[in-house]
Amino acid sequence: MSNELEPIKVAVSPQERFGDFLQSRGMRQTEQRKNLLNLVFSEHEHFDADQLLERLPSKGELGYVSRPTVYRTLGEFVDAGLLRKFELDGRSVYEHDYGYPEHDHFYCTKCEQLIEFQNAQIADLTAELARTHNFQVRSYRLIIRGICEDCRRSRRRVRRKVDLI
Amino acid sequence: MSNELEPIKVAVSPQERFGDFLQSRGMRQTEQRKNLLNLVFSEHEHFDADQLLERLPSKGELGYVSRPTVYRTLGEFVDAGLLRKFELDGRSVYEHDYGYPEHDHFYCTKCEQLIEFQNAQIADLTAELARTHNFQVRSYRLIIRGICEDCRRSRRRVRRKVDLI
DNA sequence: TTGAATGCAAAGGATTTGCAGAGGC
DNA sequence: GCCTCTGCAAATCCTTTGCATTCAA
Repeated sequence: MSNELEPIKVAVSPQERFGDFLQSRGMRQTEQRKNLLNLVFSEHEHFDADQLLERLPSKGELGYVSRPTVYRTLGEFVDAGLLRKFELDGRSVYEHDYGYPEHDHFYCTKCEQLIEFQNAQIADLTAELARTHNFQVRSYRLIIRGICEDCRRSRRRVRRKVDLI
Repeated sequence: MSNELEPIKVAVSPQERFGDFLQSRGMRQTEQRKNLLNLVFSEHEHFDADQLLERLPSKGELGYVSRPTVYRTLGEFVDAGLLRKFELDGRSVYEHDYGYPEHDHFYCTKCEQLIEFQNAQIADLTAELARTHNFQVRSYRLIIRGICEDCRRSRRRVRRKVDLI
């Protein structure tokens, strides 16, 4: 996918930040955690637990991480503020949070792609609404569902062909 | 919950509308469908399949509807445009769509209540964003997570008590 | 009468958990 | 060495499905 936004410049790497997180909680720096963190931050992409597992070495191979550990560790990344989690069509989807600007998504129900966009008004509006309703915001999530530009185009092409018969 | 918005006046009842839907698809008007529709529209509330099942008579009793039928029928209500479905904490939540105005939600992660609010700017902004990105919108969903007014208050009270010790 | 709908039991998919052994610190 | 972490297997939760029976039209 080529809809990456401009990353935020951060002084501390995700690795370092996660190290601090582990230390502060008396947790250990294991091979599995290192492997997963590197993999997750090697590429900017939305993914679910299965997709991450597919990118990992298979059982028996060097660098393998089991499914339960993947789930456990993703939760830790969220707690550490590195990833953000949300739900889409019944499964959990993760995305970069640390070092990445606030943004929202279009979700194309045809190609099932998430398309990121930035718009300051949404955050402003959310903050204003929260103030009005005395609600203390932790986070918000706007997802716009429909058909993306590419899919609209290809659908139109198909129709034309049919029309010509 | 007492955060109901003003219903939209509709000429046709949900029952009638669903009847038309069934007819147009060659589907049948069964006791189960009638029971569920009446139950669902007897009260304005967000609910999941389990909560609906709890409000139904138990097995053996008059008016009982089995779990698979509840799931199947909720899907039909969504297809008929009577309900809207979304995901929250990994389960499917339903709300009135027919006869109810467009709105968004605060979700209090403490009391797990959904609080509705109306704001025209969100729809406008969504439409504008879609236009800019050549995206064809089918629906959108904004959920603002955090702590609601009541929970903030009670939390404060608890703190005060503790402070007095 | 006849095809659609239901209930049952069972399957399915995603995620979590208990626990014994492995391994950071 | 102690205590956390991992992988395994199994459990759990929510939802869907196959199929024989029931029932609306």
